[in-house]
Amino acid sequence: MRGSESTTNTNPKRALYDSFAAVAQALAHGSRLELLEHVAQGERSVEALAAVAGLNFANASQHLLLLRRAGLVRSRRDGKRVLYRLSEPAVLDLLGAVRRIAESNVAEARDVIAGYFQARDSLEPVSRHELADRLRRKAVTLLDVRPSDEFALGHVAGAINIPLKELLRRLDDLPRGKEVVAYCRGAYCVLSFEAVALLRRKGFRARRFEAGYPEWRASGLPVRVGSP
Amino acid sequence: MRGSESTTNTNPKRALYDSFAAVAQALAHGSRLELLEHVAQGERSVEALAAVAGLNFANASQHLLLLRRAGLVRSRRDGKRVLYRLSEPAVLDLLGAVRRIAESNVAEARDVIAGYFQARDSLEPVSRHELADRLRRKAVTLLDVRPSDEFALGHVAGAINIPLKELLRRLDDLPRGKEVVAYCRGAYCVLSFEAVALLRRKGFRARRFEAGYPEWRASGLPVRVGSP
DNA sequence: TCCAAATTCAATTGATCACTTGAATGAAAG
DNA sequence: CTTTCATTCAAGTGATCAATTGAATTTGGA
Repeated sequence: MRGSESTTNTNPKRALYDSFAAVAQALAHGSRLELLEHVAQGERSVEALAAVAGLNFANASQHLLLLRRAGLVRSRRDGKRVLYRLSEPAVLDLLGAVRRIAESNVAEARDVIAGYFQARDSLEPVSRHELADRLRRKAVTLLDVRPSDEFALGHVAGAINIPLKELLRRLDDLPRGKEVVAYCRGAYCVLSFEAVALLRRKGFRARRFEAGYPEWRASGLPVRVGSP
Repeated sequence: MRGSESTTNTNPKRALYDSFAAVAQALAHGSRLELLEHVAQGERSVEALAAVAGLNFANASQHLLLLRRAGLVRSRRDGKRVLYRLSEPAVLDLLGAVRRIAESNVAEARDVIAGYFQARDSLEPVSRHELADRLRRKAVTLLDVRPSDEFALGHVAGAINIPLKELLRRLDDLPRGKEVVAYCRGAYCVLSFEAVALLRRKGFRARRFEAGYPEWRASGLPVRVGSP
């Protein structure tokens, strides 16, 4: 009788635990975690989120409603559309905490990281602090490899946008001298891993940023909105 | 087909999300969160954990196995018994992140906090930093109101142990001059709330510590093991 | 007012989870 | 070596969740 006690139980400790469990339950599905990562990039409609997460429309709507009931996202109506956004930046801390536990303790996660991600980038990623410092000194080319619409929703101040799909034919847009730091949606967003692997094959010095645009923004570091 | 894609899907992003979701799934039950809080006090047997969490034996064992598979706890055999402990202190960060999201975004959690916990202690709790500082200056009486066996498993250095059940008849053990800071298992452990309410009724100046023994220990602050 | 688009709701089916019971391990003690 | 005790495993039932489908709702425009 899962959770059925919670509504009738007057034990405050148990009631509180059940409400914490409801938050965890909302995170307990891969599709919702993927939707959350996309919601974290900026406010977008159900239709847009369904498309980027590879879900059908009604299914995405259901998942988003669950996330909203758990307090992880909020929505507002804008004309015909309903736009979803993160309820607060602390949601990124929660996602990061889940990620760190899985990285160090879940065999499946370690296998995927070793088998896919480390194969593309075995170097230490660039930390928030180091990136901010090198950006100030203009000692790095910062490359945002997300699609242009996501870049326009918000990006790290000083970044140039070359979506991964265009990277191979736009290599001339990158200065050859400086090291390139690539970032995208988060710590394990595949775009930046693929970008770094491609750039290295083409003779660039390239590394990844340890996190993504949402974490940068949540740290209070400078961002820009709009196309370049 | 919940999660069934994960095993056959070669998409690394989805596989990673599914493994993160498995961690969240392990947190998605009030009983497991309660077990985790008790495991965080120190290493204990399945039987002992079942008793303190108010679960029957087999049920507690099942929940603990789930927590272990998700990498949140580890177990070791000690003679006839199997002892469970947290896999790493970062699990406390994860629990804290869940708690903070629920506190600020889940209506049910806010209701319980306002209706039960704030009724017993409307004052700001004492922060880690402030408590460490005042302990060094001996400017506070630190009171551990957990049962004696938990105190013996580990406690904040300098604390005296009066279990909540004995507090009313052992008030004379507390010096009258200094402010009393009470703590127990964590941020919303009912013991310290009840203790503070009782002490105030009896004329003491009393506040709660913002967290509990596990968080204090995880912060690297001084602890002691054994009975006083 | 009526229609079209975006989203949510309602209902269905199959899968997974929670709790219980009884049997099966695995280590320790006689 | 058998017994005992702590724990885990296996299986069954009822509840909850995931994905899909079609209907209902809300808003903006014709």
